[in-house]
Amino acid sequence: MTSPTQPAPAELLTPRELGAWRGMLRVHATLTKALDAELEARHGLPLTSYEVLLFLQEAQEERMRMCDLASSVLLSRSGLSRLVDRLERDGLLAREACAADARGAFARLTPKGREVLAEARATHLAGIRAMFLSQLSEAEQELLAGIWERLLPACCSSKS
Amino acid sequence: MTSPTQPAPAELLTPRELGAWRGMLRVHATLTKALDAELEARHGLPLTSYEVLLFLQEAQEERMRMCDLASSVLLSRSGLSRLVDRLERDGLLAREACAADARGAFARLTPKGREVLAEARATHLAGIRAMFLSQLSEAEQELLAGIWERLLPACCSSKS
DNA sequence: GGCAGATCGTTGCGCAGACAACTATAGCGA
DNA sequence: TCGCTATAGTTGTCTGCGCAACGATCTGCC
Repeated sequence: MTSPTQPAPAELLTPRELGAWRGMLRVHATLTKALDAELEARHGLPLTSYEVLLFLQEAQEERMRMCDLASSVLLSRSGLSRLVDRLERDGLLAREACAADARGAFARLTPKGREVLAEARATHLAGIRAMFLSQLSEAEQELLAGIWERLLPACCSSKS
Repeated sequence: MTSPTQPAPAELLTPRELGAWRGMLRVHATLTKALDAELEARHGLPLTSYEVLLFLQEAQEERMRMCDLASSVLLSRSGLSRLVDRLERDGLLAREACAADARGAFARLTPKGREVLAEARATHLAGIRAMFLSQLSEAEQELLAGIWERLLPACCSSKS
């Protein structure tokens, strides 16, 4: 565990490195799959839809520009466009014209959307606590949050 | 930071919890997207294909049962079946009958697959180091690995 | 031996998402 | 004012994946 910090022959990962990396992949995959299934089963709401509604609720006037929404939920504009189609069809949100920019459009939470979100949120939060947060001490949570914050710039700026 | 450990009104996440959770989502998404793009651009090899080849190389005789392979790379059997179709078409692996179980099939790495994997591996490892491992101290890596190991059972067993 | 149920791999089908192309509009410089 | 370029949102098209169904085979029990 205290072998000199050679980053290995660049050819291989040490078990420690491997654990840190692959572990995240596995945990993320398993966790999101479980949470998505739970949300879908109990509220008929896929995880991505849930996240859209959540961002809307947190936004001013419960509405956001399509564009911003897309980057918030990490979807392409086309992907978001169709997702919003579905949510609008289900009455969970509504499109609104944008006065300040005639090209643009808002997505705004409807009362029904707010309601569905509130129910789903309880389920989802409980899931996150049960499967994730409850396993971590406060210090660990703090540490994780710090790590993520440090990592984000690193992986975005990597032009290579 | 040292407020009593009330898990919040179960209604909301504290900023610390939120950072630990959403941070992982964002980092994972950004990172895998970047790594996948890099792999695809330089070697024409999507990330999932890379992982299949990697598991094969690490396996005995460089071959694995379809079934085990599927669960290793976290894909459904049908998904893996088609992925293997593509890789076989590209000559990176070959299907082999299984003597011990006539239902089964092996996927085995071909020389070309080994070769492509070796090149891709260098790229991929460099990427992981640049965007992930290099930002973490050894202690942090150790800690992360520990956390993931603790989390996995928790999220699999959550029957709810 | 022979049957019942489980398991392996493949296939038909449908869905969600990405990319590229398109339209409409904004913003800016000459 | 007139372009020229950038941006917002939508749509056509393609790809990758999951679910369910299927045939083939294995396993266990009678």
